[in-house]
Amino acid sequence: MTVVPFVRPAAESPISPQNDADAMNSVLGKARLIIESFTAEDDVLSLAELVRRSGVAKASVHRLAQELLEWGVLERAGNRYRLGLRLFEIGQRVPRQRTLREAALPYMEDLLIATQETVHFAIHDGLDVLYVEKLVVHRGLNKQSRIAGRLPLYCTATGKVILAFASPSLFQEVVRNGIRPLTRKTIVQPGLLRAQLDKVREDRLAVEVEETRLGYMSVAVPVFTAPTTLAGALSITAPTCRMNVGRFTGALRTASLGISRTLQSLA
Amino acid sequence: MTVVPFVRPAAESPISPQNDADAMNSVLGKARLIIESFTAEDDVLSLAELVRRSGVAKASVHRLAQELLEWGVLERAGNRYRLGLRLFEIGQRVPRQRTLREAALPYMEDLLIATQETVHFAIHDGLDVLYVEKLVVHRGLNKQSRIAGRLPLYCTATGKVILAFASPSLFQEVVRNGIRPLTRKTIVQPGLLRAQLDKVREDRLAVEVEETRLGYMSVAVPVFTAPTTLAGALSITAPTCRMNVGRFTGALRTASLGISRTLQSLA
DNA sequence: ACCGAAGGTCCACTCACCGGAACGTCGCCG
DNA sequence: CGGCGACGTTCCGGTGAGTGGACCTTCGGT
Repeated sequence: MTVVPFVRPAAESPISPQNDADAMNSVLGKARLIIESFTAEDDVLSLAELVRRSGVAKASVHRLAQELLEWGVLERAGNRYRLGLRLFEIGQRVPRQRTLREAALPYMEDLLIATQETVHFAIHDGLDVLYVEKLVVHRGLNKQSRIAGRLPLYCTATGKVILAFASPSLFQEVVRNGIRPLTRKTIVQPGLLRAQLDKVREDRLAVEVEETRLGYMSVAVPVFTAPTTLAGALSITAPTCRMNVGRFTGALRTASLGISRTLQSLA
Repeated sequence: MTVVPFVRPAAESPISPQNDADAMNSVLGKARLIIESFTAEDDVLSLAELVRRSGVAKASVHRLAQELLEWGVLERAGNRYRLGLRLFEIGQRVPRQRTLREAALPYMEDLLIATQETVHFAIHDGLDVLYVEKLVVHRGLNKQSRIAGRLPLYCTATGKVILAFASPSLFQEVVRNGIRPLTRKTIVQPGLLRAQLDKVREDRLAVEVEETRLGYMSVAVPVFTAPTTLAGALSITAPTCRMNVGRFTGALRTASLGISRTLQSLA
C-alpha cells in the first residue's frame, strides 16, 4: 500500500480561502472535503486515507461515504473508494462546458487533422485557464495538460488571450497573487507581460514560447460569443521545432470564426 | 417564463428506487434532489422551479443553494441557477471515465477520419449504456445521443455488445424491466433478442438497424481490458443508406485492438 | 391600487448528525 | 503463537446544525 504524506500540497488549490476552518460544521462542507480529497493522481483512496486528507472524523467519513456510495458519487474498489460515474454524468450537464464543447469540438477535429498537433480549448476560471476540451494526436504522451486541468493564466497562450481581453483588474490580481515561473523562460516581469498583452489585444493572437514547458510552444486565438464577450481561447501546442506560427495561426483563425458563428446561432 | 409541469417524467431515471421518499431527511439527499433537478434541456432554473422540482422546502433550497454556490457546484445566471464549472472539473476526475477516454479518444479520431460517421464509446451502467465519448462529423445535427447520455441496452449496438458479454442475469433483468420500443423496428421479443446476443458473442460484432431511430443504424464491437473483462463498446452510427458494415467493421476491430492494448499497457 | 408570485430572511424547535468509544478483523513481527 | 497496530464498521447519547412555517420586500401584470 502506498504511503501518503499527511499534509497535502494545498498550494495550487484555487478552491477556497478557508480550506478546513469552518467548512467542517456543515454536511455539505464535509462532503466537499471528502470529494476533493481525490486528485487525478490519487484517485483511489481507503477510508483511513480519506480521514487523513479530509480531516473529518472517521465515523462521519464512513457514514457520508455510504450515502455518497448509494448516490453513485463514490464507488467501491475493493474496500477503497473512488469517484463514481454519476459524478461524470452530472458534470457533463454543466451548461457552460457543454455548449462550448459541442460548438468547438468539430472545429477542433479539423484543426487536429490539418496540423497534427495538440489542440486545446480553454476558458477563464479564477486565476487559471481551465481546459474544456483537448485533442491529441496519437502517441503524443504529454502528462502536462489534461481535460479539466488547470494552468496559470500568465504562462499559457490561452491564458494570455484571456488576460488580454479581460478587465485590467484581472491582470492586477494575477500580479498581486505572484508569478511563479514554471520554466526558466516563464515571463515574470509584470511590465513585460503587460506589453505582450497589449500586443495580443491588437493582433488577436497570443504566443507562448517554452514558458510552460521547455521544448514546447503554443499559439492561441480568442473565441467570441458576441463581438464584445470572450467565450474562451483556442490554441495549438507543438514542439518548438515543429511550430509554424504562420500556418497554424491561419487555421486557428478559421476555426475560431466557425466556433463563434456556431455559438451565436444556437444562443 | 416557461411553465413547467409539476411532476417530472421520472420514468427513465435509473437513479434510485425511492425517488423522494426518505431521501429528504438528510442534507445530502436534499442536495441530490436539488442537483438532479437540472436536466440537459432545463439547465437554468429559478429558485421557485428548484423548489417545485426537488420538493424541498424553499428556505432549505435557498440555504443549500448558497452553499453550493460558494463551492462552485452551482452558478448564478441572473437570479436563476445552473450547474457550475466545479462540477465539470470534478466529473473529469472520475477514474473509470478518464482512463477509458484517454485510451479511446485517439483511436476514435482515426475512426472519424476514416469513416466520416458518428463514433461512440459506451460503457455499462445499470440498465443503460452510458456514452463516455462521442465524436461527430461536422453538421451532423443529431440531438439523439450526447456525451454522458443514456440509451437502453436492448436497442443499441453498444448495448447488445454489453449484454452479450455480461452475465445472463443482466439480460433477465432487462427483460423483467420491460422492453419499450423506441421505434417500430425495436426488437421487443426476448427470444429474438437472446438469439441475436448469442450471435454477437460468437461474431464479436453487434448491429442495430433503426431500432433506436428510424433511418439510422449502428455497428459495435467489444473493447476488452483483459481477455475476459469487457471495458465497453465502440460503435459507428450512420444513416442506413450510407452504412457499409464490412468496411466499418474492419475499422472498428482495428481501433478496438488499439484501445485494448493501450488500456492494458497503462494498467 | 391590488394581486400573485417571486427571492430572500428570520427564528425557535427538534431530530439528524456527530464523534468518541468499542468491536471484529486482518496482516505483520517478535 | 500471541500480541500489536491499523483498518473498516457499528453503537449510542448529547446537541447544535438544519429545518421549514411565517414573514418581508420587490416586481410585473391587470
